[in-house]
Amino acid sequence: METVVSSGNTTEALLAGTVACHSSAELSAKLKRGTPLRVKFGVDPSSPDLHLGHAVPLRYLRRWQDAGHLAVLLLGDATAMVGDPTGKNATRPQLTREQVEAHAATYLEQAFHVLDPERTEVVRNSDWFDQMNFMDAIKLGATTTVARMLERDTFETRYKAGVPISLHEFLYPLMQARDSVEVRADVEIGGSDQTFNLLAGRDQMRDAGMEPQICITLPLLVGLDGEQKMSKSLGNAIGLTDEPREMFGRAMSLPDALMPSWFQLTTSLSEARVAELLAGSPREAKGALAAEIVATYHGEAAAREASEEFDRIFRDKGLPDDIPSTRLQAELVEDGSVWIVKALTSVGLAASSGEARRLIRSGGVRADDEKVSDEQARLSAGGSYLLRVGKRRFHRVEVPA
RNA sequence: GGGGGAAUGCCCGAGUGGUUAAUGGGGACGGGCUGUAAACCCGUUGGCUUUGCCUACGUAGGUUCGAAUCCUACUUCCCCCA
Repeated sequence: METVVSSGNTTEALLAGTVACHSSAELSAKLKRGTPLRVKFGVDPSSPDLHLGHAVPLRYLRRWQDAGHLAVLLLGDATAMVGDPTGKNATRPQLTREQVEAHAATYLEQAFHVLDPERTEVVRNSDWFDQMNFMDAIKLGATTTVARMLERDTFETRYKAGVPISLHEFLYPLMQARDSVEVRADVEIGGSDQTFNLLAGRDQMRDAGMEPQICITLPLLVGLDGEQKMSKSLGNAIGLTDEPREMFGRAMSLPDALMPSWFQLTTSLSEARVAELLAGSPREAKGALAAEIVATYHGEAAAREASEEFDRIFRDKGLPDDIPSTRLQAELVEDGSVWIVKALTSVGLAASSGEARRLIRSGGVRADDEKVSDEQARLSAGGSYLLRVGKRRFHRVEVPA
């Protein structure tokens, strides 16, 4: 059997920066055997894109790969249809099989920006859950108790607040635990909020007569709001497929206080380099952070470009490279001109004409760099105008003659 | 199976017959300051052909000059008892 020979293959190296490990003694014992371990990480394809928060465990998984181990990337296409109740205060909407399939495909592509495909085994949990019948599900349910489930903070809070908890949500941790049995995991990693689910895996493996998996939890990446765990639904996330400029810009809006943890969790910069950056100008440090992030997913060149454009727009008050341009519909032209409110709504700079009026009233609209103060302003036919809403939304419109 | 409660704008949550597009908070957006950070200040936050009109307080009806507020049915959720 293949043996592992790597400088990073020590308990200390593999646990650096983690939150907890159950248990490190067992981990040391497993590592001593010298054979590659199966390290499981599961993602539910419940939304179309992965974000930087997902990338934290992926990066950590890469560390294991580099130390000579095998990543078992589990696509929870069956569990995605239940929805992980962790941290949720409401039942998730159930997804269709088609939605889940579509998401799964994009997930893999995104995950391999970080993972080494040579040392990754991809599995889907529908492979075994589709085979299970109702009686199997009942057996699974018999492995735990309601009291135990209600111990979980997320359920307890909801229950006490009178927020409904659907029965199937109790099944989620059991399914995730079952996955560990199916993939014969040696180690499972996850965010620190996953502790309950990970430990459930140990129980199920023990019940199945297997050596229980080691559970390692990682720090959660706090989102751009500076308060909550990064999550797409909270709007505080940076997607791995976001455009370089978008990614850079969003990263720059990160609260200063989060910089140390972001450097640690999202970049590979050395501790010394990070310390040096943090000691300097916060603006420069954040620029370096943003550039590192963009470079990881889009390459050095894109990072440089995004950084330059950012400076041009926000420091030098210039214009972005790509300004969307629209030729307005001829129907909007009346008496040789177009009402600016119509122009704003038709290109999406305002959601409604009421909003467009409000934006004008509050001084947030510019046409060719001139502040528009009259709600009744009109754009002449045959002209081309650069409309700007707020500081960062631009759109060029051409008014047909 | 029986009994009791609840449903309000993006979210939470006041409002129990009459200046009500509906107190307050959060979020979001715009402006100021700035480093597109934080903090702070100001403004906005249903739609439209905007001095006005229309649509809104779970759904459908009803009472009334007038309803988010009262009545009936329905839907959904919560709690208690069994």
